Amino acid sequence: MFDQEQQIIEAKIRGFCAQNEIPLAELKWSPIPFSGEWGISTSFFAAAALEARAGKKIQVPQRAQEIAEQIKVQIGSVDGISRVEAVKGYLNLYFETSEYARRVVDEVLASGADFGRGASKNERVMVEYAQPNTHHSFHIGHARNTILGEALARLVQFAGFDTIRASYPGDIGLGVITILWAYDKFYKGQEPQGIHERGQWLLKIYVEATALLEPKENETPAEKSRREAYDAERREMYRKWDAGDKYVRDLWLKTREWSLEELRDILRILNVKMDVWFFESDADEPAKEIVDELIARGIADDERPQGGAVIVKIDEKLGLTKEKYRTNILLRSDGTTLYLTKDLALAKQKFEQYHVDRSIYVVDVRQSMHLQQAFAILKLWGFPQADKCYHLGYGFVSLPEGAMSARRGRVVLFKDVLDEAIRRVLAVESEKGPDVPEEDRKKIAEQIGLGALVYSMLAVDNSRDIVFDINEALSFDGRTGPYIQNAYVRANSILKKASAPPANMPPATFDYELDSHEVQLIELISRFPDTVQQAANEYRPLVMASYAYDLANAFHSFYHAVPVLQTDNENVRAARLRLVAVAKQTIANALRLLDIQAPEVM
RNA sequence: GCCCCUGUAGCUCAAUGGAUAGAGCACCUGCCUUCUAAGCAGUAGGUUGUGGGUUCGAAUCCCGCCAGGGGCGCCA
Repeated sequence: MFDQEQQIIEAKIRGFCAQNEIPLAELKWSPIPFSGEWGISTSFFAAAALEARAGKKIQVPQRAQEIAEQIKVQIGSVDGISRVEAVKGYLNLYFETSEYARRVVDEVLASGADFGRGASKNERVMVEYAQPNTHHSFHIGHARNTILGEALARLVQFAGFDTIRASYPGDIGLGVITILWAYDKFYKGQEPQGIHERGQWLLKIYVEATALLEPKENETPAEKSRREAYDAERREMYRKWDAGDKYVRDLWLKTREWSLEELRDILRILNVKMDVWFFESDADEPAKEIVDELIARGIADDERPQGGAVIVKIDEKLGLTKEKYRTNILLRSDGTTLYLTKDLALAKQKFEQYHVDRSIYVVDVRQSMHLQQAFAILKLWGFPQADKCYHLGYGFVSLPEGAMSARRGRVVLFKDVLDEAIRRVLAVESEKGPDVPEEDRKKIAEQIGLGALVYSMLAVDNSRDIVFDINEALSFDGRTGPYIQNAYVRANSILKKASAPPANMPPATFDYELDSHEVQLIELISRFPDTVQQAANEYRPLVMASYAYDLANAFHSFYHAVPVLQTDNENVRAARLRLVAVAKQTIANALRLLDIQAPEVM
């Protein structure tokens, strides 16, 4: 926002350094800490250190301070800059407060929902996420994946990337067949009512089937032979699926659709609009096709003549002497494909059909090795996009009693947590939100409950594991989603009372003595565009989650300490109303990027 | 055996080379006849696992060690 002033000053600094033969490194600007005023700061330690290394006998900190002081004199006065100071090796430039506040507020009011949006980067990115296996219910671990992926997609899109959202559900595999087998054998023709009930029922069948198919300790010969008979039936079913048997395929499609209906409903609740669906079952044929090409190119080695598989010795092909990517298999000795094969075929499709420049995989960190192998093979294959494939790994979500396990039925379902969240919000809403109209309660309870859950998932860095504690995830106090939503609601409340919609907000000047809370609030608002870029560049929704809390915190403090409607001075009142409108807008934009809704009242 | 991640306040987590390591929870103290108390203000809490190194400057980068988690040819 002060780019012009910054450029003028940079030019002066460069000129001075060139004249005096001071080796200047790159100028890095940052906000001035602890000042309670706005400004930017740069330091001269790097320049002084370069001089020291060149043989000058100097103390680096003292020399940095000396340079800063000289430059301070050189700069003199610049329009829009109220004062310049040199302290501890830093050069601090303070902006004129009224001018700065006016620029920030005017820009946000003019941009509205687009405040913070980055210029188009002319680069297409695909984010792959929200991909549970079908025939299972959606649990809280899937929720972490989906929320992380959606927040990331929103961030990169708002930052200026052309963005495609893709889901790649695992709709086939032994687990899926196990459910088909048990359904067909014990529950044929049954179908519970309700999208989520039906999905959860399939999960129950899976638990039962696993118990029947897993070897038990001390099992009797009769139990053993029954189990083996069941297992043979299951394998036969898998063979029939593979052969395209109509009965098995129809059964599979019907039950798969049950799962997909449930998944689509959850995506609807989470406000996720997927652009592309890739199904694992569809990747099988293309996967087989790429194997011959990889052999022909000398990337893969065919050991089938020796009774082996088709493999890629990744380290050897890359010319690495130390083991890093190791070796992986593309085709089993029986000729069937693997996860890696399908992922390679899918990547090819992303590059060639969707013209993706960057490809982000939001996948459990335990698959890190697998994806590194896939990216390495894509590079060997000659795809330049391989360098811009990125695995956004995240730690897994476990329960206080241990890891979640679908096959043992030990999972916490997303839908159950959401229902509980709504119950809890409704319970406190009558007490804390008496202004909430009766007919809106359910809707607002969902927004707040979901806000709490979503924020708890985004407020932890993705490299960390989460032990899911429902009381923590649904907490409404402190550093939480509802805390941020509440700041939005309070801002909205002031504006409603003032009956001053942003569109016809009267102009005002910030030429009065600003309260420190106003200074802090404007400071944070002005940082929003940079925060968008940082979060998108680092692929880290956490950056935005932290920012949103800080912004809400600044607003709550402002709200408490600074009167808006009760101010006598007309100009001050008008200026503060504009500031409230701008804070509301920025909180809304931040929440939107986090996939958290902003209720008007709560 | 090799590779990856994690270790920061009692607990859960921020801060990725800069000025004084920050929040929340829990604990304690104040603040609702005043724009919504799902809030605000304050007290207290730290040899950043450990030992070296690089640097003017290290929680952050490098090396060793300790502790916990995850992964490593026909699962996904």
